Amino acid sequence: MNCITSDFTQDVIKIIKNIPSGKVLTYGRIAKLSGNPQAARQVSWLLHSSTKKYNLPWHRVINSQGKISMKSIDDREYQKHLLEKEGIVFRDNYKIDLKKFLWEIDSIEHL
DNA sequence: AACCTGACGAAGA
DNA sequence: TTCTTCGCCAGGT
Repeated sequence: MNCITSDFTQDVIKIIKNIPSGKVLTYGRIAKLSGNPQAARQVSWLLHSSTKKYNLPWHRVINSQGKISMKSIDDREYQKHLLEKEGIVFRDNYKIDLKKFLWEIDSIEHL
């Protein structure tokens, strides 16, 4: 029932595609759900490279601190805008309340 | 095959 | 609480 690395990619894609509007997920969380708890970096990398192909809601994926740590200011503004449009509230400095907006999911069995 | 890179995470200072 | 350091995995060069 474990997922090997070849399925890791597919699981990550699947999870991200299923994130409901108004909710977010962290990289580490996705990695864990995909059966690879320590591949958070891979998730970000993967998300970045697959967004165009699969039309993923990349903006619903943030880091574990509830922040958007993108390099470009424009991209951060854009992501913030997209999330606010879905009802997510930002506190100071692009930080959101994970306890309120984190998508609660323990397994991807039903996806 | 070897080395580099990345929209990260956890732990320590 | 913020910043730094180190560790992680897979794809790119």
